[in-house]
Amino acid sequence: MERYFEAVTVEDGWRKGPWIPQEDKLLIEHVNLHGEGRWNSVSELSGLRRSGKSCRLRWVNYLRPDLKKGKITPEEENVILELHALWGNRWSTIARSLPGRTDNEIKNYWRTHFKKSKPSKNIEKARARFLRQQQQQHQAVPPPPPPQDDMRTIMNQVAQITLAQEMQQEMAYMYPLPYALQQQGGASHGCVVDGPAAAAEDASWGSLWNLDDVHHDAERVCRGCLQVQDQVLTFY
DNA sequence: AATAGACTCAACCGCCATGGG
DNA sequence: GCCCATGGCGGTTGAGTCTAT
Repeated sequence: MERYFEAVTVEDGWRKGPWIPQEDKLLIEHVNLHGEGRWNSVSELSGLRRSGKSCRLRWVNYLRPDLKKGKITPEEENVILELHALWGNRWSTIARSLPGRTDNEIKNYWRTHFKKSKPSKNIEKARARFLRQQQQQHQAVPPPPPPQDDMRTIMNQVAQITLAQEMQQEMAYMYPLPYALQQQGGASHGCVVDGPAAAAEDASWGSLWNLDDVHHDAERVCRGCLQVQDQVLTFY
């Protein structure tokens, strides 16, 4: 407990570092009284010696009553993977699709579990291209809000196909020999890498790549690709 | 039991967008 | 139109905890 009081007070008078329970209490009381927002007035009204930014962050990431505590579930992980494939590092947007989870939490989770190696430039480019195409085709439609579930699924699957094609090229470049063997060995279906059906476990590029898995899943994945292409054609 | 490395997560920083004067 | 205050967001850091050796 002593350690808590080591939180530094910087020159301009704001406390920094870990929050102590009394500070949390003050902030909660303030929000209950005045509501969220106007964070810079928290210090005047509550006597809390924290900056508005610090107060907002503490509330949003830790004190909000509707926060969901505990580990990210596999279902939530799937959503994170899907939405990250679609939107990239727009954590707050992703967080809106996961009630009770914060952007910080999702960001940390992603970093811990999937960021061991960065997605390649090619993959980023593929996603950007996909988004551009979507915008061109639906100019009247505003840029991707958190979409309806079915629309989201389809758009994500389109993205997965695009990514899969891009990743296929990249794999051929990075691992020419195993890739060629794999092509000969059974993935003669015309599509190789992960697809929508495998989005959850495979969209975590880089570190989670496993050539054995690629080979093993090829058939399942290709079926998925065909199904999705049908869906997309129907949709458009 | 000790230790090093990996992992987790709260918190801070800097940048950007927005709105009001 | 410009400036400033404020809020929001994404990136990063660092201390604490866990796990493997």
